[in-house]
This record gives sequence, structure tokens and C-alpha cells, in this order.
Amino acid sequence: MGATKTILFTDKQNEIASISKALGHPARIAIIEYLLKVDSCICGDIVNELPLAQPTISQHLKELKNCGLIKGTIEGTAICYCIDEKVLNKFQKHMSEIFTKLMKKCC
Amino acid sequence: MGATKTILFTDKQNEIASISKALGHPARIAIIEYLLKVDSCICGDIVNELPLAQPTISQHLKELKNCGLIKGTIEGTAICYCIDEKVLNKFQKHMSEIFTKLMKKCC
DNA sequence: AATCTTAATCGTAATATTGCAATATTATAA
DNA sequence: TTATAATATTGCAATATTACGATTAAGATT
Repeated sequence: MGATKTILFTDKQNEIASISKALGHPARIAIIEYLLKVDSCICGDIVNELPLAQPTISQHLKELKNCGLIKGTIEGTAICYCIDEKVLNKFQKHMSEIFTKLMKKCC
Repeated sequence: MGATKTILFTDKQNEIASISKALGHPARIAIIEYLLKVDSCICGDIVNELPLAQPTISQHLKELKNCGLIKGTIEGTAICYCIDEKVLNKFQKHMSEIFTKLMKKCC
């Protein structure tokens, strides 16, 4: 085993889990925070900002791209990384759906 | 390697990542949803609700406990699982901090 | 063309996760 | 005490993740 049995769960559950998983690494949180911080989305200095080797960061970016959270387009010499608002908003909506249900306390 | 270098990141980044990671599996999303659905938080039927073997679910519950999202207290014969509102609210606060920064578009 | 820069990919080692059968634990019921 | 139930733990196999050195790819600069 070792592989998640995605077939057993709903699309929505898998979608939330997929994005949560992508956010489940401090380096990827740092990348997202950095992308939100810089004015332009043209940022060739993520590698200089984070304390990890270039291939490692490239791999983290790939995972953020795979789940759809960020988009990357070539912009001449640099690369333009952007957060995909649609995906993040959808995720936020799902999450707040869960959060609001919390209003009724239990224990 | 293969181990996350948590030392290189801030406590906040690690905290967000830790909870996100715990939510990064559809079974654990299903567990959270179920805990939110049932009125009482005493639920000895998670095993019957989810299409996974009992040891597997027990392990997922353990991970949700480890990151602090849920608490489990012995309640006679059954066990009372509750979502820890403090932890989830803190997480929500962190996340909405990130989400609100999204208001300024880029691309 | 030769070189520099930047980011992606390959290959691989170390470690973590997922899932379950078997077993153990714990508390109630008979 | 013995059985019954519900959950936890152990051990293990299959797979995934993390990290990085080496290399490659592609555009810019000289």
C-alpha cells in the first residue's frame, strides 16, 4: 500500500485534501506568502529568498502547480508565477463551509 | 533526505503546514466532516461510516490528534472525539490572513 | 558562436505515509 | 471471572515525499 485510496471518497473531499496537502509543507507556505508579498508576480528570486536548493524549490513549485494553486507562464527571461484566484477562492469556500459548521459547539 | 527541514522556517509557517498536512488526506477530511455533522461528538461509528479498515482509521485519528485539530477523551465504553475549536480557529485566522492578501490581483 | 543566467529535469538516497492483518488494550456486561 | 465491545498498537509491505548534486534546456548577453 502507501497510496491514498482516492476512489473511496467524494470529488470534493479529494479536492480539499489535494490542496491542503500542497499547503502541507512550510516551504510551500513560504512560497505562497512570498508570491503574495511581491508586487509583481515576476519573481526570479524565490531561490534567493528560501533556504533550500534550487532543484528543491523547483519541485515545490511544481506541486503547487499540479494542484492548480499557482500558474506559471514564461515572461521573456523571467517567469511569472501567479496564484490562481479561482482555485484558492474555491478552496476558501470549501474551508469556510467547514469552519462555519463549527459554530455549534460540542464538548 | 526525505525529512522536512522545519528548522528553516518560522513557527507560523510550520504550524499552518502541519495542520494543512493533516487535512491533506480525503479520509481525514471525511472524519472532520463527520465530526461536524453529528450532534454529539461521541461517535463510535466512524469505522462504519468510512470505507477503510479500523486500524487505518485509528491511525488517521491519531494524526488529527497529533496536530491538535481534534481531542479524544474516554467516555465510558466509547471515545469522545471533538474538534479543538481553538486550534481550528487559529488556523482559520492564519488562512484568511493569506486569503485576504489575495484581493490585490496580479496577472 | 561562446558564455552567462535562470529554471526544469534526472537520478538517487533518506525518510515518511498509507493501509491492513494480527494482536493488545480497556472498559462494560453477563 | 469470563466474555464482549470498541479502540489502539505493532509490524510490515507498497508507495510517496523530501532534498540535492549533476545535468539539461532556453533565452539573454557579450
